[in-house]
Amino acid sequence: MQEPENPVADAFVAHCPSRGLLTRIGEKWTMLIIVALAEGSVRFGALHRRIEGVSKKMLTQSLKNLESDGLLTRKLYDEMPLRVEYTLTPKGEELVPLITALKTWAEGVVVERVRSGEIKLDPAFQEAG
Amino acid sequence: MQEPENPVADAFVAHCPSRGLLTRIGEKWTMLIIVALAEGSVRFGALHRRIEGVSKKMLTQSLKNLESDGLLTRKLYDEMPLRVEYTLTPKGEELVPLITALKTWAEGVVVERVRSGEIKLDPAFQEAG
DNA sequence: CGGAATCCAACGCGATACTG
DNA sequence: CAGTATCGCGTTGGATTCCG
Repeated sequence: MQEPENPVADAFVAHCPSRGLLTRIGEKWTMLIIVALAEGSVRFGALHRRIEGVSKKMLTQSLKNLESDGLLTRKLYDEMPLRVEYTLTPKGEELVPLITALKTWAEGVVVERVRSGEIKLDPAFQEAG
Repeated sequence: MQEPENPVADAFVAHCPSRGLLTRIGEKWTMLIIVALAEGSVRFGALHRRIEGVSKKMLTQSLKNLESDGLLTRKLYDEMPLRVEYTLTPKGEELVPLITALKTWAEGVVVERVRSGEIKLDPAFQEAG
């Protein structure tokens, strides 16, 4: 095990703020939100539909957390019906390639395991394949 | 928002196994474990000391999960006192650069924010800086 | 040393209903 | 449409104790 590359911040140390950031990234919906916002602003409802299984409550909460971390911004358009758009900040955009790589890796592992017969195709994917 | 690059696996879909893998990676201690194992086999106790704040229970559980996901192996040496070593599998090693990048990014953000005065140095780091 | 087992508090998180 | 408020359960996860 190596020494920390950085003498000032080290996620191995319990109270280092970087530990908090890493934890935030790991929270249940964070990575999918970041990837969903990778290509630009997205409305709340569109996010809600894209990220299958997330509740409005958790989506709202996750978005707030990411906003307070400075990773995205929220813009309210005062129209009727309401419109709210979420956009990554430059800091948030830095994360896109890193998290996309993880998501792609995870999907790649699944593809491998399906091909090798280790796991079965979910019915939901039968039509798409 | 783009279409899934992969027609067979897509983490945006609730029951896709890749969603599970992504969730596993995000679990509280997983990323730190992977990074801690980046350079080779490590004993249980060494992991426990390196990853500040993790309980033996959670470390054990996380290691089991990662083993059942095929990302690391556990080897028991029948000595006294007991010795157990954990080692990344090739599949687990694929993750090292991806997760290291995230950890380094998080630490970099903290360093920036400390320099800009946005946050303060934790006493624990005063001596190291 | 490297766990397993038990207990229990905290809270993550979904379901539902309501609002501007 | 984009939330907020409340409820409640299930899981997370730390503390403690015991074991080979």
